[in-house]
Amino acid sequence: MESHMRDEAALRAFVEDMARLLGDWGFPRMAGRVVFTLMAADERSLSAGDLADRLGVSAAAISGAVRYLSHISMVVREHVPGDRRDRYRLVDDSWYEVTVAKMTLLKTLADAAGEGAAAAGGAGTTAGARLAGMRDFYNWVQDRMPTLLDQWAEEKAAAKAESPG
Amino acid sequence: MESHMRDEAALRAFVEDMARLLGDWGFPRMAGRVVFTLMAADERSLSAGDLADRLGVSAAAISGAVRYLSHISMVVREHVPGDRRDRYRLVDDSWYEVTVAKMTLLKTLADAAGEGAAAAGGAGTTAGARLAGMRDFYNWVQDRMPTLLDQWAEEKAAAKAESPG
DNA sequence: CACTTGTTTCACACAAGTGTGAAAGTTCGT
DNA sequence: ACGAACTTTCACACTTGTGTGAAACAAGTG
Repeated sequence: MESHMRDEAALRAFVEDMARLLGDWGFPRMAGRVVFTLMAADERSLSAGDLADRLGVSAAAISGAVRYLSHISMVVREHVPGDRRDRYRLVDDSWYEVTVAKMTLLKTLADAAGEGAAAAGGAGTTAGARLAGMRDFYNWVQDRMPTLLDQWAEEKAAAKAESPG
Repeated sequence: MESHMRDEAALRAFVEDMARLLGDWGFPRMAGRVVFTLMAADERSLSAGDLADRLGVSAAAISGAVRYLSHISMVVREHVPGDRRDRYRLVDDSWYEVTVAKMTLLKTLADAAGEGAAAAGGAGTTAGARLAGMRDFYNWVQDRMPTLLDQWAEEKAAAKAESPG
């Protein structure tokens, strides 16, 4: 079968879509492009030049993006001795980690709502009760997250055992 | 006890915090301020003038914010006959609705990942397999969301029955 | 019908984020 | 040490979002 055929144009569109989507979440656009270019690459790692070529952007843009991505540990920089080119590799499941990290926003939200509830005069007031409800909801969801993610890991493991290969 | 005492300064800080937090999610800042001012208000509804006063912003800013919020059905405009002032009321649990709506982003993410997987040549390739894994994860989480929210409704109902008022 | 109060629209200023080209800096090969 | 390949830094232009003041508009009141 032809399952190894890459549709480069479609992949570029995919990268751009994802970068925009992540961008809406406050993630730097160019960093998003780099992440998904790496993700869409069959190679284990790419050089800055590769990235610039595939994306059609300046070397400067890549430089900024990988600096950011290294900082937040989404890519690792692999310096190959005897080669002037640094290579960049995606940390395994980094998109998963980022997703989980974003979930901590719920805790922040819950805490802020709690502050508001207290400032509004506690649950005895209309506003206080409303804000306490909000706090409770976000805390509750936040608490369930670890369980949810564990379930995913389990199901994935089960599926793998069922059809191993 | 003093549970009906409002700390106006703290509430202003709360409103500003929330507006910023929502802002990071791509939600217009001023609209966020209006939502949380309404949420932090003991009154059922506020006029545009009230909102402008409490927030210390121009009437124009309020006008734009409520137009947006009405559009996405987060506030309702109540026109009281015999009064020039329109009143704005928060739709019940609108923050909850917004949260749920945001979850649909997961579906979008999953779909895009699926596109990418196909374009990369399917699960037989390194990139294809990686992207398919991403697609599966977001689809899975998306699928569990309704269940999760049902659980919240149940627990809330149970808690209410246990200590009713 | 004029007056007053309240709301909306519009042009503008201001700030933040984004990507570029060019210059400077770094690292390897000879 | 020199030159070539590669990367980083920096000043700039461009775009987008945000809020303001002023003027236009709308609706009730005397």
